[in-house]
Amino acid sequence: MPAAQSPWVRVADAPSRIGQIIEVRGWLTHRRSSGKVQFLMLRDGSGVIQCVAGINDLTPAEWENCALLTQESAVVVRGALRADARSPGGVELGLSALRVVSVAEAYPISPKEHGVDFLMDHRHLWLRSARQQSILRIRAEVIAAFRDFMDGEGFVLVDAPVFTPNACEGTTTLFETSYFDEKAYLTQSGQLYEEAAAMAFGRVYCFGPAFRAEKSKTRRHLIEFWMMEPEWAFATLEDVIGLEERLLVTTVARVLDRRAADLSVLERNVSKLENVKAPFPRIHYTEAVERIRAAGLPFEWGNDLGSPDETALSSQFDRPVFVTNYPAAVKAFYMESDPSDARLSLSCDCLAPEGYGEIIGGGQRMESLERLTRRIEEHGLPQQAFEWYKDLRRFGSVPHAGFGIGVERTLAWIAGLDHVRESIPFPRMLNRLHP
RNA sequence: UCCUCGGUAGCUCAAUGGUAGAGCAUCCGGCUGUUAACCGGAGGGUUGUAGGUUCGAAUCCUACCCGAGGAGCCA
Repeated sequence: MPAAQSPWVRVADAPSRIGQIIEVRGWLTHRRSSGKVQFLMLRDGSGVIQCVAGINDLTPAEWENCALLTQESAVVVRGALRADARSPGGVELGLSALRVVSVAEAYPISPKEHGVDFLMDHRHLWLRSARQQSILRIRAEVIAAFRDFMDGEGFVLVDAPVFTPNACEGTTTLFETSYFDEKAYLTQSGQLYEEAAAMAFGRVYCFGPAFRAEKSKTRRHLIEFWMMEPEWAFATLEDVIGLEERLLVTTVARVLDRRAADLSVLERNVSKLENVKAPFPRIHYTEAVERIRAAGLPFEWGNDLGSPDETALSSQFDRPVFVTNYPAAVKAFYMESDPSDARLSLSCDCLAPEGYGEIIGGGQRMESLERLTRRIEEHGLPQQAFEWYKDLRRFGSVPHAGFGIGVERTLAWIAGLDHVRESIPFPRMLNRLHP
């Protein structure tokens, strides 16, 4: 088998190797034969290349093996790389050697259509399909863009714990687990810990999973999802909205620049993404209520925005929109009061366009120990559990603000996905824990 | 938790009260430039589960299980 001299080349790098004898290692996506000619479509994770073998190009044993290759069988091949207009991709490998690494059993995922349930049960194999790989490459790009952006703004990565002793917000259902002799919960947000870290470093962010034991069953919900949560000391609501805007503009531009081929695989309408430029519209809650009513939906001032409300609002704009100053009653206890209207809070959500809904939630945090203590009481939360958090107000309290951005929802929007289940390698959803 | 829709071969589906089928996948055979190749052949079924109605049920009824979409809640 392949002489040691042939360099192992990734399919993505093949166009620069035309005329050379190379080695490719990969899996068979598809095979066609015409009796004395075999066409092998080989996938190596970087791309797909057509390999051609005539009956006289290989040894009799290799030729026999060729016919045994099933979909997803693994092979190492060697051949001359040449340009050929008849080949998908424009280049093909004329085989001179073929080694079978393993022959796959009947592969369950065929090139034909499949249902959601079947694909989800075979998520471990579904990842091999071109579409899923494009999505996950864009995910990696989005995450890299998030981190590079925050690092560039002087924020330090300070990760929050996954085990927590109590609810961060006290609203949503938590996953309970045992922590030796105590109960512990899986985190639903790292935010309170980030506030502590912000008082140490000034500007921090965490990046990690969050868990919500809610019976949510929609295209926007995962039980386990990833979130980035910056927290910024001495910053106001205005400051943090500006940060969010720069983050989204930078991230979308980077994906457009570096992952154009993957967006193309997904048939994403990139002109929609090219609209994502500053400034984004900023809509005060009260104006949002008026716009929702004008759109024909019943809405009472003081309520939180429901999913249909968000869709009606965001569809009025061609880029993400900020909704600010929500009623304090619909936001978490730590949200700072709006000095111009005590009923409101210094909060802000960012709604993605095209009906994707909320991707960011954030705001300015409660600065005064007295008001924070009162809020904890009003929300029926135990003061004792928050003593450490209240220490942040006892020892050098400053105005500060932050937000959380959901990776999967942001990715679903950028990649134009129908459902967040495709935006994470192994989605954890209601009643779906396997594989 | 609630509302709506669905469950037939490994997969995608057809059969609407009267003999359970097709395409793909798999296996066998043919073909020297295929493009989800094509041509011929073969195997493959407790119609989600349990009851009921009927001469007869994939089909109608009841309950349950599982899945999908949505609401609420949220990123």
